[in-house]
Amino acid sequence: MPGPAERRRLLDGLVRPPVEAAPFLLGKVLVRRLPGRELSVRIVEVEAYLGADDPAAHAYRGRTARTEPLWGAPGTVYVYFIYGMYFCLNISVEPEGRPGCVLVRAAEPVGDSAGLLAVDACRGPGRLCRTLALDTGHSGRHLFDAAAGLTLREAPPPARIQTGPRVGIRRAAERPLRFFDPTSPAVSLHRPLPPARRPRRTR
DNA sequence: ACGCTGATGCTCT
DNA sequence: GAGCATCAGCGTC
Repeated sequence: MPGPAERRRLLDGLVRPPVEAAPFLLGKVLVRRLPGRELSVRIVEVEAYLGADDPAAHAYRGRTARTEPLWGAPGTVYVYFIYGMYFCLNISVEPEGRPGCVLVRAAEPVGDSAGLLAVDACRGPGRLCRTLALDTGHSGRHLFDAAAGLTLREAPPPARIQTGPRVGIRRAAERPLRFFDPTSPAVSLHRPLPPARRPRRTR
């Protein structure tokens, strides 16, 4: 669990508008406490979802029981269920009372978790929640509540950040609100940069 | 490598 | 009843 100073710096980053809070989260480490083990993953891909201006955002239709956490204090967790099989993790940002959020789309295992998990275990929002065992039971909890079993730690930001259109939406699909670390193999829809080549024989 | 499709169930109209 | 902030598997090139 982060100490008070680290917590304050993280909250300072999250209290800003989604377009700033989203890239702020890149490089930060999600720590998931589970019975018997702790998983640490570095966030490498996120998307910003705005409020009333953004028809793709869940908050666009107004408050409901499901979307209520979006209006919570910065750092409030919002998890929703989609396509009958998957959960997606969001972090509410902006001051309490505003519904902006950041979707965590992908992360790469770090520390001990790098040896336990496949590099692609958290590549994509559905896989990330499956690997971290997150579901709608976590929605409405706060990252800095010990009871959440999920917290955030500071870590160095990526050297470069790339932006692009958000994935999998129909409305407002052109806005460049996706942010990712282009060097990470854990980014979803990752296309290998050099054309694929068969391993070259040396010797 | 790339594109399409089915699975699956909750949420809101 | 339609749509959905997904993913794995399959078919085609």
